[in-house]
Order: sequence, then C-alpha cells, then structure tokens
Amino acid sequence: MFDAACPSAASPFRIADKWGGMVVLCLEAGPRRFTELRVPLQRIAPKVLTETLRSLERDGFITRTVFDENPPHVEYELTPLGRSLLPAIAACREWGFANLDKMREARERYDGDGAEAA
Amino acid sequence: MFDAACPSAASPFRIADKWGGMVVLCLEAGPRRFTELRVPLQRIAPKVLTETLRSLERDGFITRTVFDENPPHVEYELTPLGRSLLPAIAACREWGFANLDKMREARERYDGDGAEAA
DNA sequence: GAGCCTAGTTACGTTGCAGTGACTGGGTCC
DNA sequence: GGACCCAGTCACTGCAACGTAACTAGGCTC
Repeated sequence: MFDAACPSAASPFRIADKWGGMVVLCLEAGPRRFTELRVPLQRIAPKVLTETLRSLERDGFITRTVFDENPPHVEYELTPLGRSLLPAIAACREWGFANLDKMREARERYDGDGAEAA
Repeated sequence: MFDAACPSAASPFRIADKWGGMVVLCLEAGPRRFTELRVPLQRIAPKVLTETLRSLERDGFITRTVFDENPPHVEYELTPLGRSLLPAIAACREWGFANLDKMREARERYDGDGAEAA
C-alpha cells in the first residue's frame, strides 16, 4: 500500500506529521488495530506509530478503544472530524498524481545545474 | 495578513515547509519583491525567507528574476506549476475555516484531561 | 517453564527545520 | 565621507521529528 518507493514522501503536502495523512487514509475504510496499521506502513517503527496515533487522538481525529481481552486488543477509528480531513487530503493527492513528476523534474534540473556549475 | 495570532500555524496541513504555503498565497496576486514578502509575513527572518524561496524555486513553483538596477531589485513570481498548488491549498484553508476550532477544542480537552489526571 | 501473542515503552542518537544576531556590498543621497 | 537602500549571507543555537534497538506486561499454548 505505501512502500518505500511511494512518492507521497516527496509531496509538498504534509498532514499533521510525516505519517499522519497515511494513517488517516488507512482508517478510511473502517477501524483498525495497531498491528493492522503497521502492515501497510511497512517502515514505521512502533514508537513512531504510537506517537502519530496519540497526536491524531489529541487533535480529535481518531478514537482509541481498548477491549479488555487477551491478547490485548486496541482499535483506532476515525471520528467525524477525522473524516472531514478526507476531501482535503484527496485534493492534495490529486495534485500529486497530476504534478509530482513535474516537481521532481524541476528539482533534478535545479540540482543538476548546481552540480554542473560547481 | 499573517500575524502572530494567525491560526494557520496550527493547521495540520503543511506545504513544502512552515512558510511555503503562505509565500505561495502572497504571490497569488502577482510578482513580489523580497521585502514586499516580508511585510505580510511579519515574523519571518530574512534567512528563513531566503531558504523558503530557494526551496520553492528548486521545486519549480516560483521563478527568481534579478533586475540589474540599483538599489538591487529581485522579483519572485509563481510558475504555472506553482499556480497548480492553489486549488489544493484552498481546500486545506477551507478545512481550516470549518474545523480548526473543533481541533483546538479537542486538543484542549485532551490536554486538560491529562493535566487533571496528573 | 519456554516461548509466543499484542500493544506498546524506554533509552539513546541523528537529522533537519526554524530562529537570532551580526555582518556584507555596491551605489546613491546629503 | 557617513548613512541609507535592498537583498541577502554567515555563524551559531534550540528544539522537535524521526529512527533504531532493546525491553516490558499479562495471559495463553506447547
């Protein structure tokens, strides 16, 4: 879903923090558990995922529900406020699909000129 | 235009870097000079503005034109690629107008609970 | 009783963004 | 000849984000 080559890392848009937007997208289809979120976000460290989730919870975008079971069971789910982010995130993604290549070309041109001049 | 109390600093959306989105908006109406950009962005340091402009130029969002005059004269202007950002930025701003208050309330609730518990 | 499960925590280190304060350089004005 | 103008640069600092690696807790299974 989001592999290391995913160009979204280069997007000029950032939601909350580096992983915030991706987590929100992962929750779009419904509630998920901690380890279910780690699967699509392969490269995220548990510590960073915890921080991201706490930050999203603080901002009122997601809820954290603990089920008193064994093994432990915690679910994260988008709130209405969290869902309100989706249209804006979609606009950012659309921009990316249409223009990220142009941005990368511009960047290579700029860096290339600099390297030649040096 | 963007004073210290401007809530956009709290927005979960970030374009390029902290000031990138605001600079693009400042250039929406037409080309501007370095010091003309500093006026609406009161609190930006010249170093930071230079870095922001270089970064936007690298990504192909703006052009930098030097007029060989005295005193020095440099103009920054949006490229078509830079203008392509405007609809997405507008979507992010609309989200802010509609929801930033709710986000702040959620944040205060969260921090308040934490402070009471401690 | 060793090891696995989930959902984290703790300690530590690196990187980069952001910001402050002082300074530059060529030309014009007084 | 001193001060001001614009458009920066330079050296330095603070802080948060990001990341790695190792460790924890309680209960279940083998």
